[in-house]
Parts: sequence; structure tokens; C-alpha cells
Amino acid sequence: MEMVRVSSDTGRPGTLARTSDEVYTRLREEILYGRLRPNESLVETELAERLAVSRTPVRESLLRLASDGLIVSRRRRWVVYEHTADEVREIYEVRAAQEGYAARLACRRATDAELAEIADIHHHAPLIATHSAEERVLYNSIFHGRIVEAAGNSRLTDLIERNRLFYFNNRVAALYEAADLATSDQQHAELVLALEERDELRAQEITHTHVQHAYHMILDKLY
Amino acid sequence: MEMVRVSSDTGRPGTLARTSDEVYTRLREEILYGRLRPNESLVETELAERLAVSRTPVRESLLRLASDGLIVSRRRRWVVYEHTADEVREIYEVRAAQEGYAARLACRRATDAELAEIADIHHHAPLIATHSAEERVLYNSIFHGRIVEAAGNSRLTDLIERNRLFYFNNRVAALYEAADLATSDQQHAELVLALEERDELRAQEITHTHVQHAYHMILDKLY
DNA sequence: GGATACAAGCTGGTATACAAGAGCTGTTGA
DNA sequence: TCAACAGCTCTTGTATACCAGCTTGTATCC
Repeated sequence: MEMVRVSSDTGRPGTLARTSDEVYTRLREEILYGRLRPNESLVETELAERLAVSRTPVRESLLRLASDGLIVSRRRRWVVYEHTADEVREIYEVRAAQEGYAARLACRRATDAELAEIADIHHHAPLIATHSAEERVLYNSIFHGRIVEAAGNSRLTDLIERNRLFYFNNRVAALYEAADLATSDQQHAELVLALEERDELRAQEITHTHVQHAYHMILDKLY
Repeated sequence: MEMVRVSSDTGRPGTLARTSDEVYTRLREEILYGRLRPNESLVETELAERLAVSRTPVRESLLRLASDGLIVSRRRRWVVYEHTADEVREIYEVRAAQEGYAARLACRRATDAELAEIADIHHHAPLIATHSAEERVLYNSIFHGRIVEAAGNSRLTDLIERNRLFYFNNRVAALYEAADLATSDQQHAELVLALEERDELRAQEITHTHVQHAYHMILDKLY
């Protein structure tokens, strides 16, 4: 694989296209999409050779991945981390906390236009079984993404985004059966209603329930 | 308290002592305690010389600090980041989300012994003006730390710890006047009660109010 | 005198060389 | 046959050399 360097990429003046960014992105995707399996070991020199770069950017990327919790250093080896069932619970509790609060803030701060758009997304793209899993993932992420955005807290947005980085999230969509989709869709409808009524606590609680529902689905079907 | 967990086996026998960890800890403390002021620039070669190590561990440390949000790379320079007032708001909203949810989980999972200890800490070390600021900071962090611990979610614990690492937090304690202390103490009392009654939503809401109160104190007196 | 172009030197980004520890393997001894 | 030890190898951790680009300062030209 040859890394292509772009001279002006991020738009910010003065930023350099860094090889280590590309390596990081690439390795992260390989983990997220299962190309690199849990417990598989990552050797700096091998990765460097495969990606046609030196160890330095590879090493930086591995450190970033470690700080994301995607890999871990065990006995002087880098290995792709496999989350235990208990850690999956922890992750979903964190999601419930963060996304629940984001819904609360969105109640407070969303403009009427933003609320209309969120309602629109919900009404025009319901979670039904006739949609493909990819479509549902896309729609669902847009729907929740808009709410998080409307919360007006970029730090919270970042934290929520980080939690989407775990590869088991990519396997959830395929597990939803018709009944699960109907439940989710119903919860979305209630959430839209709570947002429109600016009922902060209810929006927070609905989101909390929604996330816990997804968690139990994962727990039942993957663990 | 570790912000970026690179190695899962930190502390186990046979672990390598990395100079890069020491450099990271040292630089972080210099930022937290204000020896490195906001907007001060950090030059890799200078730091390497001052700390008597090579650029490599310094560089690793800077990347970790950047991922913590303590420094930022601007125009090909590393500078200590200065939070805007709006970012302080964001941080406190995140705290409200996380610590509120931790209180909720603590209601569900704390053993009677843990609840008794939390109540004990509250009753034996009230937040009163006769205590020094250092004592109050210590007591307060133990009180809230026990609750977070009782929540039984190590991931949430880590995230909460991260938010304590911003240096303006170190300046808050000195700002509390007698009336503020009384309010905080009253909120602690209510929180203890809610925990003992296992009233999840109330514990969450009280904590939320408590964090928001601290935020408004900072906002009024520091910004 | 001002503006522009060119050059030098800082700076971070990358590559590579060197060091050291942990694990594996093969041999040797009981 | 098994266990223990020695040595080798593989890996990460650290140091240093090299490269490219931004900044800045100066000199020259209009």
C-alpha cells in the first residue's frame, strides 16, 4: 500500500499532511471492520513495511489507538483488544449517560428549524425491516447525530463519537429483527415528541431507555 | 489517575519503566499547576534538553497531552491550550452528565457498607469554612470519588477523572465562601439521603444541580 | 521609504540506528 | 522423560540523523 500525501488537506493554514494520520486512520478502520481481529498482534516493523512507512508514524498511530482503547500493550506486544461482556456493559452505560444528557441539552438549545429537521428525518426514514442494514445504520446515525449536534457541546459530541469506534457496534445493525425495529422506531417517535415539547427530563430518560435497549440486544445476541 | 492508558499491565511486576511516562506525568503537572502557562510554547528540543532525554519520549508525551486537550498544535508549534469560557461550560456539562449518571448507578449498585462509608465521610467532614481549602478539596474528592467508585463502571470512572485534570479546577476551591460551602454541604446531605433511599433519578438530579452550581461559581468568579 | 523576493535557520515530521528486556528453544543434566 | 538453564531472537523503548516547510529577517529594487 502506498500512502499518498496531500499537501493541503485539512483546510487549516499551516497544517501538514502527516503520514501518521493516514496510518492511524487506516489501522483504525482495519480494526473496526474486523480486518484485524481481536487478540491479533500488531508488530511495528511489519506494519511499517506493509504500509511503506517507517516505524515512527506507525508507533505514533499505535499509541493513539491504545489511548482509544482499541489496542493494548500486553507482555511487550501490541494486540487488538477484545472487550469483555462487562466492558460492553460499561460502554453502554457511558453512552446512556452521554447521549441522554445530549438529548436534554438539545431540548434546551435546538432551534425550531433543527427540531423540524430531526422530526423530518424520523418521519421520512422510519426504521423498518424493508430497509437494508446499511441504510438503517446510516439513517440512525444521522438522526442521533443531529440531536447531539443540536445539544451545542462539541466536547460531548467528541466523546459520543469515540464510543462509536468499537467494532461490535458495526455488528449490531444486522441483529435487529422486525420487532426490535418497531420498538426502536417507537422510541424515536417518543423522543421527537419530547424534544418538540422541550421536556428535558423525558428526552433524557427516553434516550436512556433507548440505549439500554440496544445494549440488551447486543448482550442477548453477541455475548 | 491516568488519562491515557497505553499499557494494560501498568503496575504489574515485570513492567518496563518508560521514561516517556515520566516525561508525560511531569509535563502534565507543570501544566496543571501553572508552571507552564497557557499559550506558552513547548519546543521539543528544549524540553528534551531540560529533562535530559531524547526527543522521542518528549514527542510521545506531547502527543498524549494533545489528545488530553492540554496542549494544541498551532502553526507548527506546540502551545499550552487556554480554554475559552464556552469550553469551560462544555466541560461542566460533560461533568454533569457523567457524574450524574455515576450517582444513578451508585444508587443501584452501592453496598450498604459503601453507603455507610459515604454517609460517614459526609457527616464527619462537613464543608465548613474553618477547614482549609486543601482539606476541603481532599474531602470533597474523596466523597465524590467513593460515589463514582460505587457506580461500578471503571470506564466512567476514567472519564470523570479526566475532567478533573484541567488546571482551572485547582483554582476553584479558594473561591468558595461560607454561603457557597453551606449550599454545597446541603446538596451533599440531600445526595446522601437519595443514595440511602436508592432513589436513582433524584440522586442523578441532585448531582446535576451540584455540578451546575460549581460551574456558575467558576463562571462568576473566574470569567 | 516601502514593498517584495530571497535566503537562512528554527521547528516539527520522518527515517534509522542502537539498547535492552521478555519469551522461546534447544541442549544438557539428573 | 522432564526440568532448568543458557543463549538467541524478536520486539519494543530510546537516541539521533535527515528532511521539508513555515517564519523571519535582510537586502535590493522600484
